Parts: sequence; structure tokens; C-alpha cells
Amino acid sequence: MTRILIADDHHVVRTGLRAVLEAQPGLEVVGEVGNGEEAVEAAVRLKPDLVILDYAMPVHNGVEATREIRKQLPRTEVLIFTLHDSQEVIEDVLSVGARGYLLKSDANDHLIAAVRALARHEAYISGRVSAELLDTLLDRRRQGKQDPLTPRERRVVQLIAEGRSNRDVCGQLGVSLKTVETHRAAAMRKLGLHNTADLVRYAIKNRIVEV
Amino acid sequence: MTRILIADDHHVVRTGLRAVLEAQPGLEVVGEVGNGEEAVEAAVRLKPDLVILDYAMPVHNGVEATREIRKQLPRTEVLIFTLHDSQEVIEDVLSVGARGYLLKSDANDHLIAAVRALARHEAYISGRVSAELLDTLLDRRRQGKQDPLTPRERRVVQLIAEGRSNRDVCGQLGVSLKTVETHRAAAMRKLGLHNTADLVRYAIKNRIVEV
DNA sequence: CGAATTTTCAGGGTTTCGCCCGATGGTCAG
DNA sequence: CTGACCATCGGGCGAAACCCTGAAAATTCG
Repeated sequence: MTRILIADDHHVVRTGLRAVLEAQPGLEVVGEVGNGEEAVEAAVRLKPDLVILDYAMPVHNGVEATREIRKQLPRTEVLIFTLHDSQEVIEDVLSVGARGYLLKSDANDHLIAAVRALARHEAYISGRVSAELLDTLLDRRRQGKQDPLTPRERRVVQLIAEGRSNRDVCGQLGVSLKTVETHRAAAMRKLGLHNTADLVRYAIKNRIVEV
Repeated sequence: MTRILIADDHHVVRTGLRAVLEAQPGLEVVGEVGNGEEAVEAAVRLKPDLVILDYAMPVHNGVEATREIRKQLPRTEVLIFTLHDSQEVIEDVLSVGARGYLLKSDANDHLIAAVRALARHEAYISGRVSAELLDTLLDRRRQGKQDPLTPRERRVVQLIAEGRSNRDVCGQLGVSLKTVETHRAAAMRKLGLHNTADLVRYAIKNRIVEV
């Protein structure tokens, strides 16, 4: 029996996932949550075999939740469930320990296959990137050359681009105002940007936030 | 018995909607389609009482599908089901004949209420806009229809979103700094925005600037 | 382990933003 | 003519953004 935790901020999506999964023998949905923070908490408590995580969630996003879950529960697999087909997103989530990546538009055909693969601890990638390229991607990421922002900087940029002030962000992330300023300044220096407007355009261009 | 047609490009969402709706007495899902063109075709064929349309669909989007369905089937109500809470989207879809607007994040609490209201041919709006403002919105659209910014304000917003500071803009336009600040403030007040990041996202969303 | 990177935080400064208040002309419709 | 918008400008003020320097934990990785 494969025990599954579902994390998605839209109730209707959770209902749909649950309906599809529970129609399958050997699969059991043990919990449903609506954001990344709850996902981590529920995962630790329920110790599921598999967590299905929406990439774009409030409070904690999919990447942060993945990192935390994989850290605390190495035997629990993570399947990222997302709207957008982006190579950067794939590299992002794979690098923090997810082994599954499923587009919402592919859910119909590939959800069960993805879940079965993850249950066997095999990678499953839908979208533009095939599983064959997985190692290449990860190799390239290890060597360097990827996007210049550290995860923390990227997270700060995301929140800024969503319209939060530095003060909001420091509350959200639980760090001091000075730390947020440092990350923001580091990101802008690396990217050669000098104001909020440029930073927001960068974030949109690189799909760190939606428009 | 209220007969319902579901149109959403994500199978999992359709499944979730169907599960929620069919748990209710008096509601029947008579069809599921995955894009706007199929929605029009299926609506004409099935003549449902209500069509639930995803706003963002391939082939035909929600607005086009709504226009066509309302034209061919005046007694069929349309409920727009969308991810984003945007006043412009609301005005858009209401102006082509939809009488329901439901955020996906509100689906859990309000889906049934929305469907029941539409079945009685009453408007139902979730999100930032209350039903009380509905007439005002539609009135304003009938009269003027265009975006709320004056040409000068729009020009200032464009330059800001391109990354210029107020000081840069005043040099560019040959007016005083105070004038630029006034236009910027007026634009933000009209749009209900409170910082640069929100202004830039607005400008991109409304194609005032490119990303 | 040890080096490199990341993350955290601070002081102290200038500039810009965001938001009040007010005002003067110009244009255009009723 | 008389409001209505619109574009132009100003004073003032607190908050936020921006920029520099420095530095100590924590993490990662060879």
C-alpha cells in the first residue's frame, strides 16, 4: 500500500487528485493540506511514502517544502505538480530532492504512472525534459553556470516581486530586516539591477513569479 | 435538476469539480470538455442550464466561449472559474454575458453557492469585487470602457515600469519632479496599488511595457 | 577536516518613494 | 457659463529603498 499526502492550495485540485488516486488499488491518500508549511508538518506526522506538492503554494512554496521534507524524511518521495513547463523549475526542484515532476496538463494520462514510479523510487519527469536528460541536467547544475542567485536570494526576490516590502519579507522568512536587505542588494548587484522595477521584470522574465 | 457542463483544460480539476457537484442533490454533470471550442460545441448540443468555464483555456479562452454560448443559448448561465483575482478579468467576462465569477481558491467554500445562485439566474461573484459594485462596474464599462489611466499617467507608469526613477521620468518628459509624483500617485490610487512592484506587474499585465 | 560558499546580522549614510495637504490653468461638455 | 476632468506644480514628512563597509555563524563540498 502506497500512502500519499496531497498538498495544493486549491481544494478542487485536491479533490480531483484524491478521486483519481483512490480509484487505484494499492494507493491511499492519508492527508490533504493547502500550503507548504502544512505539508512539511503533515509529512513529518504522517510519514507518507509519497508527497504530491503543488509548485506554487502560499506560505512555503514547493521548493522549500521539498527541501525540508527530503531532509527530515529521506525515504519519502516528492512529486512536484505544476502548471508551467519550465526547465528552470525542473532543475530547481530536482536539485532539492524531488524525483518526480508532473505537469497539471499531463495529470490525466500520467498521474498514476508517476505515482507508481515514485513508489518504486524511480524518477518520473513529464514535460519537455525526458528522464534520459536528467543526469546531464544535474551535472550541468553541479558544475556551475546556472542562474546566479542563491536559493535564499531567489526567495527574497520572489517575495519582493510579489509586492512585499523588505519589512514584510523579513517577517515572512523569520529573519532580520538587515538580512533581507543584504540578500536583496546581493541579488541586484549580481544581476546589475538598480531598482525595484528592474528586479520585478527580472523575476517575471525568469519565472520566479507569475505576472 | 440543474444540468451542468464543465470546461477546464486540466483533467484533475474536472474530476474535482465533478466529485463536488455530484455529491449535491439536484445537480447533474452532463459533460466535460477540455477547451473553449469544445465547450461551445458541447453546450449547443447538450443545452445545459449552466456551463462552468475555466478562464484560461487553449483554442478558445473563457471570454470567447462565453460570448458564443450566451449568444446561442441565452438561457444557459456561465460561471467563470479562474486562478487569478483581477478586476479587469471580472469586467471582461461580465461584459460578454457571464453572470458568475469564482476563484479557484474559493471553490471549496463557494462553488455550490455559486452554482445554486446561477441556477436561479442570479449573479455570483467571489474575490475582491462584491456583487454590490457590479452595476457600477458594468455602467462604467458601458459608458467609457477604457482603462482607468489618463494618457499622461499611463506614460509615467510605462517609464517607471521600464526601470526609471521619478527623477529620470521628469527629465524625460520635461516636467517637474512633483508632476511625475502626482501622476504616479494618481495611477496607484486609481488602481489600488501601493508600491513599485505592484505597479510594474500591472504594467506588464496590461501590456503597457514588455517584460 | 578544511576551504568555500551561504546565510545571518549590524552601523551609518543618501536617496527615493508614498502620501497627505494645497494650488493654478487649460479643455471640453452640458 | 459652470462644473468636470486633466495636467501642471509645490511643501512637508515618515517610511522605504538603496549603497557602503564589515563580520560571525552555518552549510556545503572536496
